[in-house]
Amino acid sequence: MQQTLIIDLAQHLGEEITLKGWVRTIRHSGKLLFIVLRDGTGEVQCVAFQPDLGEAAFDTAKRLTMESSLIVTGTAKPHQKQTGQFEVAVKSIQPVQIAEEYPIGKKEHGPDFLLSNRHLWIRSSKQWAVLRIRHAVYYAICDYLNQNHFIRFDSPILTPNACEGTTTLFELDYFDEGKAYLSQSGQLYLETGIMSLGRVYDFGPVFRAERSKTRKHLTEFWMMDAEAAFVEHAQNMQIQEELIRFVIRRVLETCDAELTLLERDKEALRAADAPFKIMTHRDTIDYLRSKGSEITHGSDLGAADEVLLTQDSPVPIFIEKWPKEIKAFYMKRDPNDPDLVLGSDLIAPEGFGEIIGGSQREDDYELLLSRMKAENMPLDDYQWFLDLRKYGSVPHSGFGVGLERLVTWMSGIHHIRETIPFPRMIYRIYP
RNA sequence: UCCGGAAUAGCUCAGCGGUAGAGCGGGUGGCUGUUAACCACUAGGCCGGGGGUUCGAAUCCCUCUUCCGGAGCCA
Repeated sequence: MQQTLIIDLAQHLGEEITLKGWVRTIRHSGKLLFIVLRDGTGEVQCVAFQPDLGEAAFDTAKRLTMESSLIVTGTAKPHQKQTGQFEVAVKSIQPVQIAEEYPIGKKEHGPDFLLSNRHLWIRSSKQWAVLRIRHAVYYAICDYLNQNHFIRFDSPILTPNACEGTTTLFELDYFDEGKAYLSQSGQLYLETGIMSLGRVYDFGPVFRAERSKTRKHLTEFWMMDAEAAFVEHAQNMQIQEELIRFVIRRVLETCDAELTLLERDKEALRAADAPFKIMTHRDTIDYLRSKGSEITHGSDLGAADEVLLTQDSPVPIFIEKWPKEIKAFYMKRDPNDPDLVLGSDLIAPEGFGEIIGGSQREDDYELLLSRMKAENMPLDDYQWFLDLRKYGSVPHSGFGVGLERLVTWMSGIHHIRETIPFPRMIYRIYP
């Protein structure tokens, strides 16, 4: 018999259907058996009554264990006790495989145990919900960009050079060519793409060998880099705001059940779909100092500063116009102040921290060259990048969105490690 | 890398110098509406490794290992 998906159950009320999935929980009370079945699209309670199945089949069904796989045939009907929900009156149960004693129980577990069992942990309902939100966020980003004429332009993962500094690169041997590195960002390559395609983006894993050990860091994470020709600093932030607000609306529309399951404050998300704040770096420092922070002018924000900055703001905040010393070489100098660059960071509300870094890029050959010389960069390795400023250079801007940071915020979960199927962290690479 | 904390049953933990414990999970039985079901019985331990102190160490001390939390760096 054809499989019905649990998510489609409402369309099959009163019909005999076949569900295929796994046992989430099983309880029995005399001649009644309750199996909560999950199939990837959702969960539903299946109720088996001994006289309906026969004694032998009922006894077989009672031996199903947590996470056993099975095929259930029965009638879909409204839940007898919970309005708005469905259940299935079971006619027959066919075990596919009886699971061994499942290591992940119904009670709480520690993070080490769960991460070591990540291959099983992903079946848990909260992990299921987060991974579905990740999927929604991923496609929302792509949809927004596609609708706005950005062309997907995949940048290489194996690269001969560093995008930003060489201290945090994963290094490997590349045949007779010497060292190669895992990409930290496809941005420099994207800048080549806009000269052909106008607006481009890439979306894939990037790698940072930072010895960071916080709830906001992974060594392998997914980043979407976008780059657009003839877009300047202010418009760059406008595109970012539209993108993020598009993602918020998509998540609220398509992931209501997932957000409920995660106990996410939906009102907080809804409130973030409003015009974002823009503050200069200088004003941000002044504001933070007025709130008691020890931060000094010319320095980057710490984690506590990000929380302090956004705790009273329902919307994300752009911090723009940074001191050039603490930002990357490729950012365009502010025409009104040579000590500043036209870069912006977008800080999510509720203390979720930085989710986007972006800037207008330096399009003048001589200015870019002088910045690269000042940072002692190997000019030969970057000749192709400098070439872009010689053959039809144009003002252009771009930004990078950290997918997992954005999913962490949307889901309202505590730690970024739960937003990617298999997190890679400084002390963990299994499974 | 730095600063804290932890390691005891499959899991989550209690025990903090004197016989190794609970809940969940597993097994067996009971129950016709359960929702982390309930009730009864039951199996399950190198108390992270190594060294000390002590009549006696899961417990105190040293050391190693592993993990967790935080900081810095960043998305």
